[in-house]
Amino acid sequence: MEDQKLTVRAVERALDVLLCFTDGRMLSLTEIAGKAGLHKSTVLRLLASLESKGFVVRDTATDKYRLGFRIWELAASLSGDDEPAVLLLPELERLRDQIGETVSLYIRDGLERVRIQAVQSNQAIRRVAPVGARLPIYVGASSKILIAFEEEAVREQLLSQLEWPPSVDELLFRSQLAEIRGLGYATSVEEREPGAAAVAAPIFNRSHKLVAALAVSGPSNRLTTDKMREHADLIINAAKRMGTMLR
Amino acid sequence: MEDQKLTVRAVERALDVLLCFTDGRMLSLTEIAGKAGLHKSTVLRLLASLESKGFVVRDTATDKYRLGFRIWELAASLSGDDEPAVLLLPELERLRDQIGETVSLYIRDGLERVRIQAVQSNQAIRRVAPVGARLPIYVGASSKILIAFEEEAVREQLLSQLEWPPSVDELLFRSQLAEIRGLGYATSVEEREPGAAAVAAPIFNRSHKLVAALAVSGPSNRLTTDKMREHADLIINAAKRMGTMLR
DNA sequence: TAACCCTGTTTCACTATGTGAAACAAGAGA
DNA sequence: TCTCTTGTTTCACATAGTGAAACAGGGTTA
Repeated sequence: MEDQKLTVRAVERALDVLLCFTDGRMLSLTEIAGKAGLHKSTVLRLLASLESKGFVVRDTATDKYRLGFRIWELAASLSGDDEPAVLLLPELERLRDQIGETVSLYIRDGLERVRIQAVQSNQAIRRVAPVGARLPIYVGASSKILIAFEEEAVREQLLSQLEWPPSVDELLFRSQLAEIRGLGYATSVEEREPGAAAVAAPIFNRSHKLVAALAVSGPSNRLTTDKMREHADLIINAAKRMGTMLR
Repeated sequence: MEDQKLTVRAVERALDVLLCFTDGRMLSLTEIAGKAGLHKSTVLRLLASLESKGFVVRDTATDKYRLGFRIWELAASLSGDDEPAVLLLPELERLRDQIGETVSLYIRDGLERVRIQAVQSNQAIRRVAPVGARLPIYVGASSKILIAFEEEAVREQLLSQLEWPPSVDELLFRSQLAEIRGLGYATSVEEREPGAAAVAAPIFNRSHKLVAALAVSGPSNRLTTDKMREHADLIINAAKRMGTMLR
């Protein structure tokens, strides 16, 4: 009564039911009801509807449910050949809203990285990240990601091509890369821009090929080392999810 | 009031909305409302629900909708390593109901083919196809499919291994195979069993590898050459769809 | 500028629609 | 046999979803 309903409860419940299947297991009616926190009757009707449209099939032998072929039909028609830049925009916005800092997307172009997309934090003090900017590849969180998670052959070639500035020690850098591969994310504090810090994670496409780095950046006093570590999982997962959208 | 509702209207409508996106295009609210035959208001609420769960994203620039990442999440967890035999069962049943004849699934095992799944027609006179039956590979519609669409190297090896019975002319057989590759389906009339006819099409998995043959078989007076030609497209498409379910 | 389209969005009264408790049926163990 | 489970059906209730209509805003057109 207070606020208008702009959403349909039954539909959201049905989608929740669908999402119960994300682990790939087959589920019985009561399992689903438990997982989704809904009544058996309700779930039964929702499943009947899902089944009638082929989103779910029930194994006639065990009476358990499984995702149906319709999912493939839809997945097949997912616009996967779009540029990541536009395709991932909604995801970037979501992450920005969750963390409240500027979020950028980088791809590697030779020995440079290019910011192909960015959504700005809306805090007063924020990292301003112009799209299209080209930056060197040997410094910054996303740079390290774009090298660390590249296939070994490419990585070695890149490292051999880099002209190491006096400030960078190659061995130290290599050990950093190994550490980053272990952690799954990279951070940088005032590496390139004074007062700026960043966390980045790799985005792999569905063929498990590194395609981009997802970075969250902000002022280093707000984006402290602790905060970055805290956000790391969120960012890694967002990057994973984005990867599933790219072919 | 007559018969009980065992299904949820709002959910089915929402799924219909999702299915509007099968062609991969982006759609505006009114386009969707038109396609689905629903009210704008209704579609708006359904879309809001779909969007809140990530099944659909709206492009902030154009206000058009597109399928969301959740579809991939689900597709990724689709049980693709299941045996085709159980996975495709619902599809086989659907095809059986469409055509009204017995539908079988064959895989090749060396120089034999094995019927790994079948759903029987429910007509009085029908082809009875026991699951597990092993049949020779040089005769019958599915046999020809299982040879014709195999990769060339394998195909040649098979042809060289076959001991040609006097009734079969190798050159004629080879030209038949070429014709079948062109048509995309194969037929057989009383080749193996007197009074029986069959149409078959190849099932390729998502890696475009031949995995099985889908066959519709029945009495040759009901499943005439004309009828088989008429059903060919249906069968070919069913086989394609089944293929998308297999990895 | 104003008049007209189109969009997408909000409001609102109505009742059809979806809901969950409870009763039921049918196996599977013990 | 009895007792837990399943999945399924029934049913009374009011909530939750509906669609007509009005609204807001952005483009075109004249």
